[in-house]
Amino acid sequence: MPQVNITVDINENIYLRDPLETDLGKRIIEHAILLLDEIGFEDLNFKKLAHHMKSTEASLYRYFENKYMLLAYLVAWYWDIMHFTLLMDIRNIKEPKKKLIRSVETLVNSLNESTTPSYIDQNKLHNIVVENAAKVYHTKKVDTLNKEGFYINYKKIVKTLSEIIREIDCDFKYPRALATNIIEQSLDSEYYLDHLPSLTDTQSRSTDSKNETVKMITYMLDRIL
Amino acid sequence: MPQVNITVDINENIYLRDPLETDLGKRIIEHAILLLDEIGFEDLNFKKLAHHMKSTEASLYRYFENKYMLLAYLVAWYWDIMHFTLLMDIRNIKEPKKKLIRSVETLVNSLNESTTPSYIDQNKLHNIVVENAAKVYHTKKVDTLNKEGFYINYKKIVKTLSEIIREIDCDFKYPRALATNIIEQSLDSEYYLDHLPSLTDTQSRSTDSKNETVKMITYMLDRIL
DNA sequence: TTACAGATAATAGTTTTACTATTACACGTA
DNA sequence: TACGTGTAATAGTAAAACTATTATCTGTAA
Repeated sequence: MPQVNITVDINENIYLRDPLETDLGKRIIEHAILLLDEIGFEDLNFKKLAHHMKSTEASLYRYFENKYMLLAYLVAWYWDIMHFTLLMDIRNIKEPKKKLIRSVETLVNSLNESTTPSYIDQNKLHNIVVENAAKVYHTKKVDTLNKEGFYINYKKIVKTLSEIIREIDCDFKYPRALATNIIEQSLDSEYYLDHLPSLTDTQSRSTDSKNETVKMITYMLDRIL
Repeated sequence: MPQVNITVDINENIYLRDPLETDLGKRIIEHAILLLDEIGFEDLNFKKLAHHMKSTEASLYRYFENKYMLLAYLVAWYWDIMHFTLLMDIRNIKEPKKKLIRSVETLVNSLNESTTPSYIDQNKLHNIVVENAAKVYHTKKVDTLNKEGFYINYKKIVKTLSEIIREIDCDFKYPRALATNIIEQSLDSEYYLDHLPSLTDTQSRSTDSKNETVKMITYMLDRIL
């Protein structure tokens, strides 16, 4: 099977050198996902990552300014692929309401294998985004980073979702806020269920929790729209 | 006017030494709020904070294990006082729906002067919580911290809000998730408006944005409940 | 009033993490 | 095979995180 280079559209301000252009770069992404999932962002540093992938600290600094930029890259990547997946999943659906429900399902069920290259563990990437996305958006540097286009991928998927909402109800006053809220809930509800269950209502982890989350969000949406 | 010692109910696992029991401790809280608001959590360290309050690094380490614990303390403090304020604000309201609307107003409008001691800048504390609360809840150590009771204050206010929701509709299936969602929106919507306006719908910062946020949340709640 | 105990804070470090200047290597081209 | 270009590794420095020890302060009892 031929190696297909996937195209991801990520702002070049995020990295120093494009990691997808070299083997070392791809290995950085691969191992960053493995190690971040394992030890978390706070405990990650470039020394550990270098050791994990049998490279050196200095090499990592050639690709990313620091670990925040590396995280920003992974999150941007996630939203880029999620946006693509979502567009694929709804492309043949005509009815706006069905489009929205399908979008929620896609968001909650995360990425599927076919859209990510083989060196990416998409479930781990999903967990990393759930655990750390807020750290990319909540920083004193938010305005600078925003100007440099760091958040474009997230904004795009919010825009797509808000347009579906407007298709359902063109007079609805808060399409963007609702879209943002849906996306955040799709990330958070599973995390809360696993770690802070008293912040949610779904009882046990044993039943299909992803499906429960979809039901909850669509229930709320049914009433709002 | 006599100095009234406010009572805050914060889990003693968060700190090494109770900062409210000494003058130095209170000064740590005071200056932590000032400096965190100014430079943000990522750029904060105990050396800078010590210099800011004309103390030493070592003294800070006697009160808090590290800057994460200091942040956790401030966030717990915020929710403790917010919970108290909320209970005060709704104590004479009989009708459940009015109770909920008033709760949203309280959450969005943040704390009022009378509930915080003089050395606390409550607006800055509010900004700190908006900017950094997610960092306290999203960490690999979440399960350990949860077991030690770090999140009790947040859980309490979610519980109170969810009970109000059940008063309105005792059959509603997702009172806790909705309560959590309301609280998160009350924090986020202003932040997005200021920094990532394309994630919201309220247009300009010039009009009363807090009021706009209340209107949006109550509009959604009206449809859901 | 002073000698001592107990509590608190400051000094002066060490260890770990973050970051960078420089050197070494690999590969394609003349 | 000599040389330019791109890439990675070595070997550091700078800064942040953390701690062992000493100093000071306060209250109490001889």
